[in-house]
This record gives sequence, structure tokens and C-alpha cells, in this order.
Amino acid sequence: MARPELSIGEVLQLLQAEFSDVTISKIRFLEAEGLVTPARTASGYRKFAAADVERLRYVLTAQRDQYLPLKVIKEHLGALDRGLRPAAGGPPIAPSTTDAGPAADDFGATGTDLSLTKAELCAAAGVSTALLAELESHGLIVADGKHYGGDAIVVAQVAAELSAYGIEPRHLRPFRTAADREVGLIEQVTGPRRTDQTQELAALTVRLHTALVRSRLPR
Amino acid sequence: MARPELSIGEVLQLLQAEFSDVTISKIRFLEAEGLVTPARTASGYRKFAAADVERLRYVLTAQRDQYLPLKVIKEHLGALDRGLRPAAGGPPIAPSTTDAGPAADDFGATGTDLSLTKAELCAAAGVSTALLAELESHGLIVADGKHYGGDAIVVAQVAAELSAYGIEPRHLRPFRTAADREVGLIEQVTGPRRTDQTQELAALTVRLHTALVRSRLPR
DNA sequence: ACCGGACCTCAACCGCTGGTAGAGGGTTGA
DNA sequence: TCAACCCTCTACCAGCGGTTGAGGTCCGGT
Repeated sequence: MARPELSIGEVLQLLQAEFSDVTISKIRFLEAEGLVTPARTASGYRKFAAADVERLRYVLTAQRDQYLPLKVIKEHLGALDRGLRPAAGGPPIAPSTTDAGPAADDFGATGTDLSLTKAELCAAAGVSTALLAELESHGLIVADGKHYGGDAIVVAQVAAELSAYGIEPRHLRPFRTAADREVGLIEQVTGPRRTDQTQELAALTVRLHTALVRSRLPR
Repeated sequence: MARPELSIGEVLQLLQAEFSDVTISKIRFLEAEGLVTPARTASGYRKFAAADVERLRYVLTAQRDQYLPLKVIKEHLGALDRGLRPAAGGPPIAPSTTDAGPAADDFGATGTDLSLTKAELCAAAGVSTALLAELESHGLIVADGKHYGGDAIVVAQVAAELSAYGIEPRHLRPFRTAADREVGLIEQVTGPRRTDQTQELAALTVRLHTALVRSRLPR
């Protein structure tokens, strides 16, 4: 019980068992990049708690096994910190895709599901509760109990941007209808459970939709 | 009948719909790296078959959505070629569409102004003239005079893939309706000429559509 | 026959990521 | 007091993923 925290050298020993290419300088670098923030002694020495080591392990695993860039790993860690619990997937814990952040929009393997409260959703999408309420009233966003999924962020963000063009939630109802029909068609084929096939099919139909819109846009 | 294969410029047009950052030089680079090996004409021009384009799509998707390094993507492709199904975490070949991405968006790029004859379209998409006729009869593909645009290839390809699931052109009419309505809404705001705004708006609505479908997919 | 645009190759160059190296110096504990 | 350990900071670096441009060829239209 004397000292639950480890010096950087001790951390190195610990991690080198699992990750042969870790070095002291790398650990320091990762701190400089904001991926881990160990406490400090009065004299400035880093002291790593178990949680810090765990975090490093997560980073190194994601790098080695999923080839993720540090930028992305950092976002994942940030999402975890904010209490956004992903559902299933990756290594130690699952990565989160949807944020205001960079792309990652497939229907596939990395299927990640956030669960947000109303307040979190509004904050993440940068919209007012009034807009959210309106979106809900038109069925564009639906809560599962008290929680919203990650896609709701995108819906809310886009709706907000569209309103700058004078397009309001009530104009968007047909989108809801179209999406429902689309999903209905998919479920007719694959059944009511989500499978790989469901996702493949969804990717296809969305691609179809996109191509159709493009083809009908004025030249 | 002349030419079932596409030139590099035509491939560019096709892919830019989905991947806004693809360039000619990037395609050539990917060939140099051995990720795709288009055939050549007698005079040395590259000619891409549908399979080559599919391969590029796979590469670009894996890069964008999974952040995989080219080296790894190459291995996956190699494995696929050898008939192995990709193991953990790889997308089969039916990944994402419109990305909810950073800065750039799908519709921002240059206009897709391919102009293909019926035969070329069928060859490029790998579909029968019968299927094409059916798609036309349901208004999913329309010819401008005797020629088809680049999006028609995507529509035809997707329709072909969907038919493997028992989904036939007549089931796809609602997609046409939805796309028409969507474009109508956009034109109401931006007028009947194609402008940057048109494209921005289209990118937004397609993103909305995608998010809605995702959100309504079975959990 | 000619012209412009699309295509070719090859070599040089570039920005970013993910670190490493090492100088110069403080801290700790035996 | 000394070795081992830790600190910061600046400089540098290699590889990845392309881009740029010079110089030249090919092809469809008039």
C-alpha cells in the first residue's frame, strides 16, 4: 500500500512484456499528445496510477491491432471519458464513431452505439432542446426510453444546418417515411434481427438512394 | 459495344461521387503500389473493368472508415484474391456510402458528366440489357437522349446486387419517388440551376437520409 | 492536317505522423 | 557523494501517402 503509483520506468517494465516496442520516450510522447495525463510528484516526476497504465495499454493495443491513428484513439478515449459507453466491438473497449468528429460511417463491423441523454445529445449536436423536441414530434428522432442513439446526433446536426436554408423539421417528414419504407424492405428480406446481411443491404440501399439523388440533381 | 472498360478519368468521376478526395494521381499511385492492376490499351492507356473499380472502392473505403494503411489493405485484397474470406474486422465489400465526414463532402466535387451508351453502361455495371430495360421502365434510370450519366452505373450495379437478395426493380420505385421529392425540396430552395448550394444541400439531405436509415435499422 | 484535351512516365518534392536523440540539468536513495 | 533515474526542450528523422511538373504520346473533332 506504500505507493500505488508507478514511475515511468516501472510502467515501461510493465508494458514491455506486452508491447515490445514501447519506450520511455514514447510514453512521454503520448502524454505530450494528450493521450494520457499522469499525476506528478512535487518535484515533477510522473506518477502513473493503475488507470493510467490501463489507458496506455488501450492506446498501444489500438495502435498495434487496429492500426488506428493517435488522433482517432484520442477521440475514442475522450468519448469514453465523457461517459459515452459504446456497445460492442473492438479491443479492451469499443471505439466510438459518431461525434462531431471525422468520418466513419459504415454500416458494418464497427457498429457502435452510443447512448445519450437528452442534454448530451443537444450538447453533442449543438442544437436547442426546442429543435430536438420538434424533431421528435415529427418522428425524425426517437428516444429509446430516456436515451438516444449516435445517429440522432447526425440527424440533429443536419436538421440544424438545413434550417439555415429555411428547411424546417416539418419539411423533413418525407425523409422519415422514406427511411421507414427502406428499412421495411430490408427487414422483409433479412428478418427483424440485425445481421451482417442487414448491414450490407442497408449500405446498398443507401448507395442507391445517393446515386438516384445525384442523377436527378439539375445538371 | 466498343468499350466496356473505363478510362482513368471516367473512373475518377465515378469514385468522386463517393470519395471526394480521390484524384487521378492517387489512382495511379495505388496502381504503383500494386493495389489495383487495370489492363492497358495497345498504346498504354489504363482501362478499368468494373472489378477494378470495385477494388478501388474497397481500398478507399478501408482507408476512410477503418484507417487501414495501404500495406494492410493490400494484404486483405491478396487474401480475398486467394479466395479467403477476410477474418476479423474487415468489411466484406459493401461498406459505407455518404460520409458524415470532415470538411469535404461527396457532392462538392466536379459534375459527373460521363456519357455512356447503353452498351457501355451495361458493360461497366456488369448488368444485362434486360435489367437495364426494367430499371428504365420503373424510372430508376433515365437516358438523356441516347446517353446515360455516371450515376446510372451505380444504380445499375446496386440494383444487380439487390436482385441477389430477391429485391427487384419494381420494389425500388419508392426510392425513385423519395429521390424526386428530395431533389424537389432542394430545388425549391436553390432554384432549378445547379450551384454550390445545390450540392451542399444535397450532401446534407443524403446525410440525413443515411442517418435516419441507420437509426431505424434493427438493433 | 492539325489542335486541344486526356493520357502516359518518371523523378523530385512535400506535409504529416510518430516518434528518436541528446544536450543540459534536477532528484533520490544508498 | 555518486550512480541511477527522472525532467524539459529543441532538433532531427524515416516512412507513408501522396502531389507536382516536365516532357512526351494518343485520339477525336473540324
